[in-house]
Amino acid sequence: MAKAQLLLVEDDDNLGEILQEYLEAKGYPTVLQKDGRAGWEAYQKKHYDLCLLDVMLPKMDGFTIAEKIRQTDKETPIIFLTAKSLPEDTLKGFKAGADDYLTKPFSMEELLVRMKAILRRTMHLEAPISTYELGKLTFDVNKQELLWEGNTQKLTSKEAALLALLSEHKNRTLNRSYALKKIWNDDSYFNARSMDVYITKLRKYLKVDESLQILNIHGEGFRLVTE
Amino acid sequence: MAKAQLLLVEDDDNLGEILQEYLEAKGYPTVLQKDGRAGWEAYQKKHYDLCLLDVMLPKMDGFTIAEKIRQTDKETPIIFLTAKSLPEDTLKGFKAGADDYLTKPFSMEELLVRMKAILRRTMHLEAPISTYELGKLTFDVNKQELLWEGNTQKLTSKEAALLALLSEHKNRTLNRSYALKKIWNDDSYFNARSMDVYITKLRKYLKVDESLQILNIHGEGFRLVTE
DNA sequence: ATGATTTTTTAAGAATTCTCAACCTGCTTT
DNA sequence: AAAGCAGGTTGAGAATTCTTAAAAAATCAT
Repeated sequence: MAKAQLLLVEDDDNLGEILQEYLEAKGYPTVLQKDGRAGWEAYQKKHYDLCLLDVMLPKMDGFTIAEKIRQTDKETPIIFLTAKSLPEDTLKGFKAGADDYLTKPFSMEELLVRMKAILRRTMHLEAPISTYELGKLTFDVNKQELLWEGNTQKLTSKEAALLALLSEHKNRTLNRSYALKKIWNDDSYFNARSMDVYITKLRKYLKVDESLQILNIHGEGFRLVTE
Repeated sequence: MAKAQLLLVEDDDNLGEILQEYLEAKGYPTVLQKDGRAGWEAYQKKHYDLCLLDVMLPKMDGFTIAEKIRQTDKETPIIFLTAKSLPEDTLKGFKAGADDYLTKPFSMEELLVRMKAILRRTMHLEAPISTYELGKLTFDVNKQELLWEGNTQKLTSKEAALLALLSEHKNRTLNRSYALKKIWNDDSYFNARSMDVYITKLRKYLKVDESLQILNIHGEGFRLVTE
């Protein structure tokens, strides 16, 4: 299992670099940004499995970053790192969509332990779901196949990856940018066109079962609707 | 969405009951057990969405309960409540498979907020399937469709989002600013005009059933009135 | 009543999405 | 080496959805 990719936003050079080194040493590739705006831009560029945000940052504070992230992405876990320890702040942080909150000074080990607690669930380290039941179709993620009534339709890897994401978010909205970053590693215009093409292809496959449809949620993403 | 069922194991009568009351008041049905063994037995009897475990308990401590739970169940989130604040203990707790850790005394609100942070991920995964009965119309929020007498009218995402909000507040007033912030993320003049346009569109759809109307409450918002 | 404000409606403009088809690229077969 | 193939990307016009504009109607406050 590939280790989680981390985004660390911390303006204190010293702490930032020590943390980055430590986390990399523990096997987590870590991107370090030193102000809020840079952090937000980095988040938009590619997929991260966990964001570590300092609260007090130049240009844009950590709460604001978290709020912006949560507008489109309810998934990616966020941990705040902060010098403040006032309870109102803790609450504000959680309301902004944080998953945990560490007060400086904290031990590296404690950070790691908390990260693991969160990643355990989000990364699905346990048995990853390998088949989805979609109406009368069965989607075997590993074999990249759709099965129904004795028929088989092989999918290409991109088709399968996209359908897997859609299935994982079945009856909820799969955010466009999230999917692009996760499958294409990069949210860009052409990748978005490419994704549209794959949506069309998947819609054709799913026509076998009338009850299935992939809805577009304008400006947001797609939703695989089952009965 | 149905609220999470909680298991609370706490031997301090006073705290335990206050907590239970508070959590129930917040809409979480909570089972309270006063010693470790009783807690473990309660856990085995039925499904809980979240366990709150005191660490120091008669008969069986909280860590032990967590370990026993985790032997078969890696999913159900566990939060420890404890008077101890020693870091080794924190670590031991997390290693036993906890998802979070609160040190007494903690504010109720803080507990709630942390619970939500955890439940948001574990619970929201279920399909938020919902349909509303509006007169002779059925509104399928997920599929963004209006159904009546065998007919279907597909809605666009904005139409559906707005009608969903109206339906949720059926026969009550949907505050304009609230709706704007919820759907358009921002209460501004142009968004308000946009919303008006959608109200017009929805009124046209609802004409199918004479008994339905969207009233404007001047200066406040709109109200979807059914019989 | 009168003027100011808010709401309603239609229409045009902007942006996003859909779909088909052409085009790469790397691999396999002839 | 050439041809064929499969997976994936790019391009572009059509269709759909959303926003902006603007004029008319309704409501409110004085």
